[in-house]
Amino acid sequence: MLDERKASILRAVVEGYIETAQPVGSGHVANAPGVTVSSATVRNEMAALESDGYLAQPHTSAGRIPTEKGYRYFVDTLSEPVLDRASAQQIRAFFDRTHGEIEEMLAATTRLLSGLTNSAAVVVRPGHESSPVRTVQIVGLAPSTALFVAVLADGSVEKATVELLVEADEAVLEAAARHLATHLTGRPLATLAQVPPALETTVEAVVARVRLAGVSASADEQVFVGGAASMAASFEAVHTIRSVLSILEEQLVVVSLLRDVVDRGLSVAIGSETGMQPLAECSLVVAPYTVDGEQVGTVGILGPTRMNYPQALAAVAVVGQRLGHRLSEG
Amino acid sequence: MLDERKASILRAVVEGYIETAQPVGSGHVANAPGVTVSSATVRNEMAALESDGYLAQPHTSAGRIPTEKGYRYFVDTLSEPVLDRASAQQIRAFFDRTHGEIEEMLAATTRLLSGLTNSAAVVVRPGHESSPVRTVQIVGLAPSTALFVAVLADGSVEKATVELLVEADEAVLEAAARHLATHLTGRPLATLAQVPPALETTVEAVVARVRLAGVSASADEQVFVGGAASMAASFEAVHTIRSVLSILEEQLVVVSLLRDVVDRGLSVAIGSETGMQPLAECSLVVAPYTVDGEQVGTVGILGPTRMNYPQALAAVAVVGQRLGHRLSEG
DNA sequence: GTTGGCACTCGGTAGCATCGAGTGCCAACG
DNA sequence: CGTTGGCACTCGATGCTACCGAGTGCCAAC
Repeated sequence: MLDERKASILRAVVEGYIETAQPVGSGHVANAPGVTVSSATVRNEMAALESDGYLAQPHTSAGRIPTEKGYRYFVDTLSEPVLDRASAQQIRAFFDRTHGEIEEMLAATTRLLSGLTNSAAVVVRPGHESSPVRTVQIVGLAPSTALFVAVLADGSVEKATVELLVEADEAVLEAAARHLATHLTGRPLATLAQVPPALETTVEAVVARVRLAGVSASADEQVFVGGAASMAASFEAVHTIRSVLSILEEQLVVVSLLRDVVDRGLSVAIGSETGMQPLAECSLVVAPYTVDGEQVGTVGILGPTRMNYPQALAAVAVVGQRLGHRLSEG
Repeated sequence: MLDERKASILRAVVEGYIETAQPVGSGHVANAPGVTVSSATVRNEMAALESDGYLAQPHTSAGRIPTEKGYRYFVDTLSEPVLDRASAQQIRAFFDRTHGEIEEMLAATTRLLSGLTNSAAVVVRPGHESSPVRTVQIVGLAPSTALFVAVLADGSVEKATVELLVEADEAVLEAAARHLATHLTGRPLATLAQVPPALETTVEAVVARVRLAGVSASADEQVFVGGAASMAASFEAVHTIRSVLSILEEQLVVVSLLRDVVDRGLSVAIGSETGMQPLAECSLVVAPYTVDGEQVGTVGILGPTRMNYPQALAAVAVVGQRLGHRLSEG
């Protein structure tokens, strides 16, 4: 696409801009390692890169800054990013140290990633509809309220409060639980929607309500967000921070955003590639993680377009991989 | 403390500053409703208020802004704040509409409060140690891993992953569960720590591990935070936003912050009254909520010191009250 | 094709005058 | 004697000008 010299000049501009947040002039580029020509030549090449859409000039007589196309080229031609020692060590220590509930662990993972990249970090955990049911319970809470509890094979516990509409004693609840257990155990939780009616009418009344309440509960992904504060530090405009924050607050938006990027087979979405106007000044770096060979979730970070891509790509990839391993073992 | 005239002048300054975010001059105060004297008199009084520590001057020849002491006086002498119609209606609609799991409801409550006050909102739900146990279950996940699940009377489900150290078959797990059930059912979950050893050694091995893993799980409060974006909109300095965000991200800090304020019997903590240096420019408005007459949690908002206190106080109080009612019924 | 040289551009900064909101003080007034 | 109008003063904000310098495009020479 670009000849070697243009490429290294572009690379120098991107790296310079990432480091200083200032437009990069021909002088700096000429001094950069990997560029051996004079500043005049650099100027010619930069003019060409600008008319090709890789660079932009905030105003005449200023240096150049990368466009989205420029960042894209930079990212695409990046040599396989490798993690620095300190970060690798930090990740290793984290996964050695962290135990306990998966929710707590995923939340902690966002803090880890955010610390490594100075960006907001996101971990998406998929819904549990397809995980097989291990046990089913119905516990009465009030005369006409019960709690449906299902323990799934992946170790998650799904619960749904059920308004029974009628009063039901323990015996009825137990019968309903037994009925559900026979049709659910070993099958995915989503099967709940197809559990056949129970024979006895009082029991069926309970089962029907559980069927209704339980289905919606398990479907949605769970999103963990961390490091909004470090994200805020990367932007100077308050309105940018504000709009990024409001996006991060909407779980549904975050989920579909990440899914969208992953589905397109990308690991980086730059500015408008995210498909969200408020993220025009942001980039998203994502990696799916797999448990037992199956892709089950996504980790990612959200930072400014002028983020440190090599570091971010490496960190996200390694954390995603380690997270998958960790979840596979237990 | 202050004579009537000083009080209304102080009030006018606080209200003016809250509205405009600009230092308030004697001219504006003289025109304010409730002030009938000339601007010269206002100037004299304002000088007195300043030397008494209620007002401050950013620089000579600028208007006055309230000090923390000024805000404090303003809040303390506020007539019982009453909610405007629109907000009251919004709250009513919210509680009529909202159903489902308590976690989802508390999260939605933060969004409600944040919308009403343009601040970040926080809801703290206490730990469940003291809630009686309804059922106990131990589910094997892997040869030497099990999941301890307890359903509590308040409808919450506590779970803890247990590394067994030894392999245990279903029969042993079931025996352990039965042992735990006999000593736990009807008693607070915290009793888990005092469950006596089981007789059979293989069973006791499991019980011991559960005892260990289960205790830590139930102790901690759960914190829901919402509306960080609206909070960000209230500040101009990025570093303020950043430090507030990093506080909101630390659950432990938020919990102890709110508890501290509630314990001091306050419903408003202004600036340094929060006891946290990074919150110097923030105020905290809190209200406990009660379920069945027992104080079980806290709702609150975190905004700039120049927030709309009457509105905030009213909104937090009403939401806390309605939330308590709502949780009491079912 | 590359490079040094050069005129040019234009944002940023400093200096300076001006403006005006606001103050403190004082003398006059009821 | 408290209140008020008047007045000189302060000082941040605004606007203007000059200037500096980083950076550019272009061109002639190598």
